[in-house]
Amino acid sequence: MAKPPERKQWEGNYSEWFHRVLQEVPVYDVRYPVKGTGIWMPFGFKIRKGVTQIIRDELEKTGHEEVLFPLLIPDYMLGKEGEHIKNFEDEVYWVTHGGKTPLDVKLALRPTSETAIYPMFQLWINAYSDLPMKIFQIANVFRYETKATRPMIRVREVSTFKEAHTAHATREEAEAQVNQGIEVYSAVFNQLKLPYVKSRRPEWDKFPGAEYTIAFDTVLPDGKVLQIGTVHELGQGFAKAFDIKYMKADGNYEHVWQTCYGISERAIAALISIHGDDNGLVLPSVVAPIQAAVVPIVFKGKEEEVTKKCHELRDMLTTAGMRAVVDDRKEVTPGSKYFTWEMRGAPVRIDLGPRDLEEGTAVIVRRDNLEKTTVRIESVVGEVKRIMAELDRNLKKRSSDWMSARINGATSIDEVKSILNKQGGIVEATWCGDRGCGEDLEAKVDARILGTPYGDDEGFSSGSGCINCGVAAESTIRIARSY
RNA sequence: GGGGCCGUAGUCUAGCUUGGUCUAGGAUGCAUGCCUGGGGCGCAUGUGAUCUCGGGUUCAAAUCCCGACGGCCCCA
Repeated sequence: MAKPPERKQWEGNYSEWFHRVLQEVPVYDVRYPVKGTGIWMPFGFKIRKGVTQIIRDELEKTGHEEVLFPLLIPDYMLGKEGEHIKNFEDEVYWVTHGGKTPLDVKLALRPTSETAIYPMFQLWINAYSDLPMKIFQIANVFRYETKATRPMIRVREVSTFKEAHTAHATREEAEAQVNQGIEVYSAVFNQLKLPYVKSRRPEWDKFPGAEYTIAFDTVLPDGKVLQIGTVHELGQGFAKAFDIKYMKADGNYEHVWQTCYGISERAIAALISIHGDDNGLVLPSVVAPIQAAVVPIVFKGKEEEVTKKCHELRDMLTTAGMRAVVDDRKEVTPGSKYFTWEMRGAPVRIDLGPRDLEEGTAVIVRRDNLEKTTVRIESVVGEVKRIMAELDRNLKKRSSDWMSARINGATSIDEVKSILNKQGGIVEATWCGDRGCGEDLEAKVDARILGTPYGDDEGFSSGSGCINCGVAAESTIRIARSY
C-alpha cells in the first residue's frame, strides 16, 4: 500500500524519467518540430510562473527594476566587445532578410543581452547621481547549440532567461553587487529547496568579456552537474567598449563598473529533477500550482453528501490562502486520481469518504512519503499547513543530503576517475592553479573543472600538492561531468 | 569539432538484416457501456499510422540508396 515512493527510475534512468514526467504531467511538450525548442504546457507554465515570481520578488526586494529589451541586435553592436563576440559568434542566429529584401544591417537574435542593453546604458548614464543602475529582464534568448539538445537543459531557444545588469561608480561597489547577486540567487534556490555549490569558474571558462564568474552548480539524479546560475564581474571591459561614462563629483569622467547575472529554465529543470521520485513530481509548496487536491471517495447513494463536503473543504483551504481543488471527475477511480496528483507533485492530498463523513474527519496524505494522517475536519487547514511545512523541510534536507553524499574529496587521478564513474557528482581535489595543468587534468579524467569553492563554501584539502602535477597546491578545485 | 545509432497511431514498441505473407501486430492511451470504488480494478465494444518529409532504385519499398528535418549516444 502506501509505502514511500521509490526512486529507482529517477536515479537509474533519469533521462527517461525526465522525459516521462514532462509529458505525463504535462509540463513541457518536446514535439515542436524545431530542434531545441519546446512548449510550456498549462501546468508547466504555472510552475514556471511560480519560479519567475520568486526571482522577481527577490530582485525587486534588492532594488532591481524590471525592463524589456528588443529581441534583435544589430551586428555592429553585437560585435563591439571582442572577447564576447568571439565566444558567441558560432551560435548566433541571424535575421538577414526582411521579406525578400536582404538587410543592410544584419540582425542577431539575442544570445544574451549585454550588447543590446549597454548602448542604452551609455545614453542613460550621465553622472554619478544616475548610479547605481540595476535592471533585469525575463526574456527568451537564442543560441544555435551544436551539441545534442535536451528539453529545458540544453535548448536553442532559452525561453526563460532572467538577466540582471548593473552599473556602478567604483570597483568596490561592483564587487559588492556581485555579492548581492549571489545572495539573491541563494535566496531563490533556498526557497526552491535546491542544493548547490558556488564556484569561481576557471579563467578559461568565465563569461566572455567578464573579469571573473561565480557559478551555482547542482547535481542531477544521474550524477551529472548542472549549472543553474551565474554571476559575473564585468569590470570596465564592456563600459570601455560601449563608452559608458559618468561624471564624478569632481567633474572628471570615468567608465562605469559593471556586473551581470543570469538564471534560466535550467533552474526549473533542476527543481523538477531533484525533488522528484518514481511517482512523478514532488514540488515545494511555494511553487506547487495545486497545493492540496481533495479526492472524494464516493459510494453509490452517498455521492452528493461526500462531494458537497469535499467542496466545503476546498473552500476552507482556498479561504485560508491555499491553492486547492476538488478532483470530482466521474468515472475515474480514486486510485487514478491519487496517481494524477502525485504525478503533478501536489504537496498534500485529502481523501474524504463516507467513513470520514460519519466521523467528521478527513485523511491527509503527504506527497513525499505518502504518510497518512486522519484529522478532524475543523482542523484540516491547520494540519495541511503543518504538513506542507514538514514536507518543505524534508525536501530541503533530502536534497541537500543527497547532494552532499555526491561531493567527495580525492587525492589521485585514479580516485577522481573512479568516483566519477561510480556515482558522478562533484570531486574536490587540490590543484596548482596552472591553466595548462588544469586542461590536462580535464582530459585525463574526462570531466570539467567547475572551479574553486567560493564564499563560505568549504573546500577539500589534502595537504599535499597538486593532484595532477604534484607541485605546491594553490587551491581546491571541483571536478565533475556536466551538462 | 570527430564517429555512430534511430524516426512505424497521443505515447512506448514488433516488423527492416534476406523487398512480395503488412489489408502494418502488440501494449498503453482515448471514447462508450456494464461493473467497480480507501492505490492505476475487470470485461465488452469502438477509436486511432498518407510507416517523419522529399527524391531515387524496382514489376513491387515501412524494408534498399541519397538528401533534409527531428530525436539520441559515444569520443575530443
